[in-house]
Amino acid sequence: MSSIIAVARKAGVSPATVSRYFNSPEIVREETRQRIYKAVRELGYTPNPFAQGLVTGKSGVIAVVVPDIANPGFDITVRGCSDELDKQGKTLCVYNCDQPHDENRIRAAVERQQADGVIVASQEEFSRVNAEGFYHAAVPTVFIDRTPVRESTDALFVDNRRATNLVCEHLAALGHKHLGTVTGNLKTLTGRERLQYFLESAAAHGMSVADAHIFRSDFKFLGGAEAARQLAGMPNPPTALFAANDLMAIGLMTELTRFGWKLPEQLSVVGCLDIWASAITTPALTTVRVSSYSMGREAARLLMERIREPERPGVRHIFPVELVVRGSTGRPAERR
Amino acid sequence: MSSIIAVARKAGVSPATVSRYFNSPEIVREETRQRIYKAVRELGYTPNPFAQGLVTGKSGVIAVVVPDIANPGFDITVRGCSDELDKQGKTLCVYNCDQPHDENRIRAAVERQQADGVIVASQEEFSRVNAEGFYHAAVPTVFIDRTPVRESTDALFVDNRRATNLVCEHLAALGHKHLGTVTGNLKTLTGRERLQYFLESAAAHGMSVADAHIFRSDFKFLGGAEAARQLAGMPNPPTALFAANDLMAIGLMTELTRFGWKLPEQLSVVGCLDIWASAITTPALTTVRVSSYSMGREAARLLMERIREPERPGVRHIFPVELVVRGSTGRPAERR
DNA sequence: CTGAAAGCGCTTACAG
DNA sequence: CTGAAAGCGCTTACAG
Repeated sequence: MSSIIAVARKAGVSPATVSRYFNSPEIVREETRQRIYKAVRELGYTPNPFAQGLVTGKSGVIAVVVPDIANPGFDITVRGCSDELDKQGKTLCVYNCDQPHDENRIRAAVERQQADGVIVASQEEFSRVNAEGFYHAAVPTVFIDRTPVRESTDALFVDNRRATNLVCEHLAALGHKHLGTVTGNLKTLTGRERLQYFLESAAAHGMSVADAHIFRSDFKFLGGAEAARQLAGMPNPPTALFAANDLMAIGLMTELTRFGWKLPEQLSVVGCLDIWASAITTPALTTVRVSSYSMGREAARLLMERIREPERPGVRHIFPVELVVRGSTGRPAERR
Repeated sequence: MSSIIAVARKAGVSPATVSRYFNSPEIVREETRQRIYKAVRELGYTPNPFAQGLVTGKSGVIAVVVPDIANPGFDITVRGCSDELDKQGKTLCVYNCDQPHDENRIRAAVERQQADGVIVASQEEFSRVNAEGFYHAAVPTVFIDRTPVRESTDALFVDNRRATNLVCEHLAALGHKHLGTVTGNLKTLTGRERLQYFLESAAAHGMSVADAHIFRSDFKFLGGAEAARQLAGMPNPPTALFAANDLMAIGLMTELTRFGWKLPEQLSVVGCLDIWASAITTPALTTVRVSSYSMGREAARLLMERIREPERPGVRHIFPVELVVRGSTGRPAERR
């Protein structure tokens, strides 16, 4: 590992000039540039990031906090962040935040590592209390489908209102009257919005949702399966059900099928996200497509922008969604 | 951000002692420790990682290189790495390496970021040429199911020999005689081993694999679907097929079903990995379970060990596999 | 058990 | 357009 001094010596210039060669090449004379270029090549010199960080305060790394990188949906979002960050020459660090005390650990880690910014798509309590109270104060932050407190925080949202509207419109058109829902983790904005807006949309379309048919869950496969078990024991189940994400919808369908239910004859199921597996279930899952990848990319882009321009006003983007009709929804069976 | 000097002043000691307080507390007197502790608390002091890195040369970050973090299987492995690294207070940076020139970009990035070590599960050409030629020389490296060149490199392997044996044993027991296979990317060790060992195992169990029934693919869903299309046009298809991973097996089954094939009556399908989606296909996929999560964890553990003890001999672990029989395999139909 | 001093490898005003 | 100098915030022999 040769230092900037070695390069300077070899090129016959001062270390300051070599530094300028890297950071603002345009201000060094062409001929000098050539000499430095050669010296750099011959020595295989790379600037030491620690030394750079020490004086500039920039690390070139961006932290991404998600509940679980292995959760279908987040994997795609993280890939989106990664691709954009790569393009900009930044490094991505991933933090999984799905255990009770993760938030403090992660907060400390991000602080310790001196990330230049952070993209937060984790549980709500974390996002609010810590992410804004701490992160935003310390480093630029972008939220993905989480509620920002401050005006100045950038945030990306899924159009959950439209999502539930599309779902209810579709179900109403099929002739459903009585719906149910499997909720996500209600500590997240995503979970809360999809429940609330679903209830509103259902009502707006003249359909009812009995309290007993609201299954509080957690966005996970097993949560969907659990809801199925409860549903299976009910005397008067709804004819259609909206799950706040595909994983739960699939868990639900799988378990119901195990109980011998015929889908969609006995129950229409709609999910949300459109993960790859939703296309291959039997029946294939009707769902609302969310641009997970684009949101990850955009989050990274916005973050880099804010780092460059810390004082610009907070931006809010609402990402469009689209209904994908497949085999898991159909007309309700005649009530006996 | 207060510095170590501020803490030293407040505690009435020298900066050196504060440094010792953090790095080898046992050598500072109890009473001094108390004073420093208080000063640290009151100032909310955290050591500056850049300064630390500059003198120690350690960054506390570990790079993980995978083809695609959003690829089912790798997501779990990365989560395993992440959990272990978290436990050890290290930070994980993810690099996706599935584009032609990614390797150089990543190599440069890892170098630039001064990772303390790297876990490599990427394409073979990268692993060999770069990962060992470069990484291992520069930083401690652990391979996951990739061929190491040097004796001293640590590497984790899937027991692909046993995997294919379990598959062939199962198919032979069902009465199959003519098999086919959808291969993974043959530039990877995983791809090559699963093909070669499968051919050997099939022969050992008295089954044949016609050349025309070896579909060269790429570990992706669409690759499996493409193989299905070819298969569908064949006058004399095999009665059972082994796909080098579940994603291809699922792509294959999905497409075949679209062509109206009855599975497993017309074709038995076996995959490899046991991703979550394999349990919910119709029919559910018979597959070989691989401990993706454990391998990630173990890779991280080994890496940290090697960082502590750079000279210890290279270790090789072969991870066990297990056959999971589900509905996608059955007895072959009678040939007409 | 503790301190003074040197040094890690850069960047950045300040001069010229 | 370039250089000399100070400084970023730590750690680590070396003394004591």
